[in-house]
Amino acid sequence: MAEDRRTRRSRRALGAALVELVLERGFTALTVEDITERADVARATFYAHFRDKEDLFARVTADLLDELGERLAPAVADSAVGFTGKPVLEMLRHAREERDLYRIVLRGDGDGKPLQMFTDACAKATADEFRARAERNAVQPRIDPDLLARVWVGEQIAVLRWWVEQESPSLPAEEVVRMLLDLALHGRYWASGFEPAV
Amino acid sequence: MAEDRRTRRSRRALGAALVELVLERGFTALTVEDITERADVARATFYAHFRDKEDLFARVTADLLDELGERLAPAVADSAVGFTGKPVLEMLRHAREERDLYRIVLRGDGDGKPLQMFTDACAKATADEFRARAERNAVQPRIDPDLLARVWVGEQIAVLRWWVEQESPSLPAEEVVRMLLDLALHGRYWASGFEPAV
DNA sequence: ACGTTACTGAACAAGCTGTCCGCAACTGAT
DNA sequence: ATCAGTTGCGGACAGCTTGTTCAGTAACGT
Repeated sequence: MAEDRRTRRSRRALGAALVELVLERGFTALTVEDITERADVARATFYAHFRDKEDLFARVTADLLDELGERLAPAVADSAVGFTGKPVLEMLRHAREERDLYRIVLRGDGDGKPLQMFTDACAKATADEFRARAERNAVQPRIDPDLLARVWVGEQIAVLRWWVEQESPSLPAEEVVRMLLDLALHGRYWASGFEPAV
Repeated sequence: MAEDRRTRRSRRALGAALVELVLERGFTALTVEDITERADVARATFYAHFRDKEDLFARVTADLLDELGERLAPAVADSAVGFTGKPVLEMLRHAREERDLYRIVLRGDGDGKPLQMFTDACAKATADEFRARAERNAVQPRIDPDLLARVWVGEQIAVLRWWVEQESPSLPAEEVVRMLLDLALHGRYWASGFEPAV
């Protein structure tokens, strides 16, 4: 007895309506009735599935993270050796497909809680990977893995946000990855075009 | 005829109450009455000064940014030559003094709008500075200054957030700056403890 | 001391929330 | 095709929050 078709329909419609409306008006400005109206669903039905709009947003975000996690797994395995940029590239592709949802999450709608879910998930996964590699290669990281992960993830998310907010023909994902890799490899001086003069 | 003392008192009290309460319960959960009650001010008075709680939050944030801008100006002038880390250090000090406010802004409360104000202000200032230096030194940046600024600011803000959320005796500001500078200088491979193996 | 300005406390309509209900429509399994 | 069980519907409910108004009072700056 798989999930009832009506249940799926309602949930999907409500999630999609939320994303559309948050993009248009922002999370705070939304009413539960706005959402149900757009989704073409009765208001009582909303409460049969979700506690409130925060709950809905949280679940939509959690689903997105699950999907991202599944897509990232093989890429991470592939690049276990060094920084190949494969996971980042995969994330950018995912973001392109789910652009609207990425936008509203990265904008920090919903008091930043979905964004926090996103950031924390990425930071945790990254830190774990850093630690695993350090152990595997028997090297001592020069900077605390957790801090390093935060930095790396903060950087990626900043770029990701910039990228999904760009209008139309933005930089191709491959190009963005190349830039991030250059930064990771050479540091900021290289990027800015002149050598250290401290 | 400077600003009326009563006006200043009310505004300050409301701002302080907002920060306290957002830290305790989160922005969405707050009522205007909660704020006025904590500030010991009549509800009608609130509306005499601010349109709604978003407005209050925005002004508090704008004031913070003004203050930060003033404190950063000399540090930026000092480090016009290379990456000295002085501006970052000054920002960390500011964050230590206004820790609660920094926390709630960086958490993305208020649908991330205050955070966006913060990020955009930093990114703009940074990008301008990058461009000015590139021109002064007559070099061609290898990466678009706007993108580079986003990356740099995204990184700083991620660290800043991590720092202000730390419990009690966290890393001293000087230490954090050193790490950030190392990253900016050497790139991520150096930090992770092994050399490129791509 | 005085004219001006801000704060107060109360009241208001309007809107939103979350929950309930009986009834209708749909679903999956037999 | 049938049927028991589930889900959706629409309306109604009290309770709360919002934003505005207003007359009276207190504090302000000069």
